[in-house]
Amino acid sequence: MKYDPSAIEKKWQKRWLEEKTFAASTGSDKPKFYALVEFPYPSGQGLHVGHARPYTAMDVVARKKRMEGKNVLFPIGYDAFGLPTENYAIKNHIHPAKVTHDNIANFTNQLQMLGYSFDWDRVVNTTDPDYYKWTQWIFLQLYKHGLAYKTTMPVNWCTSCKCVLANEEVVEGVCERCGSPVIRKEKSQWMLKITEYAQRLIDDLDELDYIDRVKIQQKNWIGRSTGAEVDFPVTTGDSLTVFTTRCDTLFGATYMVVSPEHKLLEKWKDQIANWDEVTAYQAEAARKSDFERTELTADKEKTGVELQGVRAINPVNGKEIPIFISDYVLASYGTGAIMAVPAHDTRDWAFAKKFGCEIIEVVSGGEDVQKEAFTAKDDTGILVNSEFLNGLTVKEAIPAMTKWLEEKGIGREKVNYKLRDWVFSRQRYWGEPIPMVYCEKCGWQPISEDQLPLVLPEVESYEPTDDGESPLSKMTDWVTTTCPHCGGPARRETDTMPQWAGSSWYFLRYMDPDNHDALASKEALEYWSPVDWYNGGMEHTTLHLLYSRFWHKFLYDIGVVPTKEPYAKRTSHGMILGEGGEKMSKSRGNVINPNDVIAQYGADTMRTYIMFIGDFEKAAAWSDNAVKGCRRFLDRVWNLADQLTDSSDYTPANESAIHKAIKKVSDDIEALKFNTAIATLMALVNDFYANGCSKGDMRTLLLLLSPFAPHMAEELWESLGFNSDGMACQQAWPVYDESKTVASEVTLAVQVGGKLKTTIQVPVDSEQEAVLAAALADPKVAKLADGMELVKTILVKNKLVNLIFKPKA
RNA sequence: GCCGGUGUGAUGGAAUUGGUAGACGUGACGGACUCAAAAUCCGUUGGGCUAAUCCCCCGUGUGGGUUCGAGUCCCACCACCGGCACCA
Repeated sequence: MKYDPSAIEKKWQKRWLEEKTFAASTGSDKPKFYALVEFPYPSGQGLHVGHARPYTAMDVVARKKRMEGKNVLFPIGYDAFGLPTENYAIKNHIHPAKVTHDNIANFTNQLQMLGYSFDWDRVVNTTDPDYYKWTQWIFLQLYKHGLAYKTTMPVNWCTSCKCVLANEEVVEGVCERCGSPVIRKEKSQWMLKITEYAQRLIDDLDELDYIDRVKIQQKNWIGRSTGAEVDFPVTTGDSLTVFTTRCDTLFGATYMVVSPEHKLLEKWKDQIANWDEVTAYQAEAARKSDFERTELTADKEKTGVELQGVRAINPVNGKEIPIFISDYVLASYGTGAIMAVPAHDTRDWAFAKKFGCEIIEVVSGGEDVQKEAFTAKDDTGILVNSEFLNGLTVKEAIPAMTKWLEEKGIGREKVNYKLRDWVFSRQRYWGEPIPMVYCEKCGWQPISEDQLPLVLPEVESYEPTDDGESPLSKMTDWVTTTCPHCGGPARRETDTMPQWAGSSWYFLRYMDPDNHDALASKEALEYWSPVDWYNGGMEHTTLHLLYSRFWHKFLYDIGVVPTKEPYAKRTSHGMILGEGGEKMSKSRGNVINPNDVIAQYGADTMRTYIMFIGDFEKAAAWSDNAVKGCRRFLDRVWNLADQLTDSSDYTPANESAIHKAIKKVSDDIEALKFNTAIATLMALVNDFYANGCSKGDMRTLLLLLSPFAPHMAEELWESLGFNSDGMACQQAWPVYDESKTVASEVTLAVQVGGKLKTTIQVPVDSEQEAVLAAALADPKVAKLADGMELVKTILVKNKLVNLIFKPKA
């Protein structure tokens, strides 16, 4: 019979669904294993091949773990709030809930067509009020613990989405989602104090099994740096505090710079002689978009204005120095002010040259500081012109100066982070309403927990407004409410939460998706936590992954979840590119639709190919021809079933290869080396064709193949009558016998002087003497040995022997 | 600029982590089957030299080095990819 995937795939998908073959049971005695993939955003385009790669990979892992006797939780859901749906709804005048519902139906169908072993009874949907009730509940807990606050500050504003963005959502000055310019806008926003967790988010990475590039990227994003704060007296009578990592250079601080937004400026207003100039500069800085501010940062022309009539005093030498405002100093980092040491900082140097500030060398070891700043922080620099620090290296001078500052009470050690608090409001409709109410008398008040969920109301229009308010703000009867505290008139918050809210805790809901009394039961949380293996995209490293670690730590602190960290292991897959290596996009016309591949070759071919395509962690280009190769491989497996010998034992000629393949496939799946696991299976099938194949050979092959091509494996399993105790996916994973993987004889490479000359056959574990004799017996080696003296023999057991000769004296 | 990664046949990629470079797949070439094509099956396929699938030489971005032995380790460079970017 010819292999016809369209018939058999539906048959097995139906059966798995009906029998709930992959349902996880909370509390089972079997060891648990929680495998997680990032749930999709159900876009109108449907599932694309970029989803298939991580989903197939974790499906392979989940299927193998079940066969190894684990109670596996492998869930799926939908991260359905968000802008594309809202924009589609606006354009087509359909309610976003309806759009979401239809897209989810389409996604579900597509996911089932690929044969994924998800537990379909645990599907979550972030837009379901029963789900976002708990998203809102977590927000209220954050608020009650002082980690959510509303403040007015300059925020990133996407000009196209008409919505604020978190720092993490701004990439190179443009909107991460739509690519439009991001400007700075003063707005009152809900913020989450992720900075309070900065240190723990760094420290706890050490205990986690995350791939290194994820850890490094998160650490860099959090950006811890240790330095000191130093107070500079100012002629106005108050003092200006700066943060520096180079307090050793304090004697070289010849001027100061504050950011245009610095709050002391307003206070000094009356003493600043050129106030007009200052306000003009402030206005100009505020107008600049993030893109303009970040563009060409390295050699950007420095701008600024000197404050006339206000000067600072360098506390180490009493010298009076000027103060400038300049946008090269950021308001949001450190204290928003710096001491400038032009001799040893390239930015200060560039500014000093332009504005004619004094450049004083305080660390020797570089070139002429009038020509170039000397910034080395290692032992190459020796302090000069610095009184009590003279002669010390930079490394020695920093702690010495810190100690001195602390003793004098004018400075202190200080740690700073680049990480900013999380801007949590969005001026859009399709998101979770923020469950807060504003009362003129009582201020911001949380709504009572028994009022949750605060359901998103129906509105006439979902259009974002040009005044920067959420569409909800136009819903007068919804907005108007009473204060939960005093009962007086009050207004609801009309901003909604960002898309990252629902995805920050969804993995907890899978553990107990229908719970009405808690986000999940204690019992379920205890049983399933933490996620054992989470695979997802690198693009989420400093967004979703960081956010969810933060929420989880908070939930741990308030006793809701039992573990400090949500995910024990994190891996990441590379992108799937179009044929030729270009990014897949509609405009290039190189988008591969999984449905087409399934229709033409079958889901098993799609799965096998997407795993075989290349190194899982690297980007890989689609190739139609290579898909055919995988189909050919499956055809060969299928056809093998017609020519089996009857023995239930392994064919002797195949035995060693089978045991090696079991080991290789098992190890490779754990190590994300799916491509070589399939290569091993292909080679094994080639062996079976060469040596003949018994029923026993086939049985093991089908088990090893079943995670990759589960439909075919089940069909052959059944037709060959192996199914007396269940489906292939319910069998025990094959075990290999180490002793069977070694043959009695091995091929040994023979090198002379490190160069391969020939190979010889020797018994396994042969010792040097025997190997040497065999090697010298080889005519080729004998010829090379003629007239030579053997000076050294290196034997790598069962691998190679290297003979070093020198001419006989 | 800083941090991280990668560089291997025509091509996607292997290589037990210092031990026979090119597994497996694609493509190409030759053959079988066929009236023919497709499909399938068998063989060949890094380069040079050659009548030869004997020898020999070269070969993992470039140049050095360590080692009996280097794709793998060290130093310097080149190219590309990703992240961060005036973070004091």
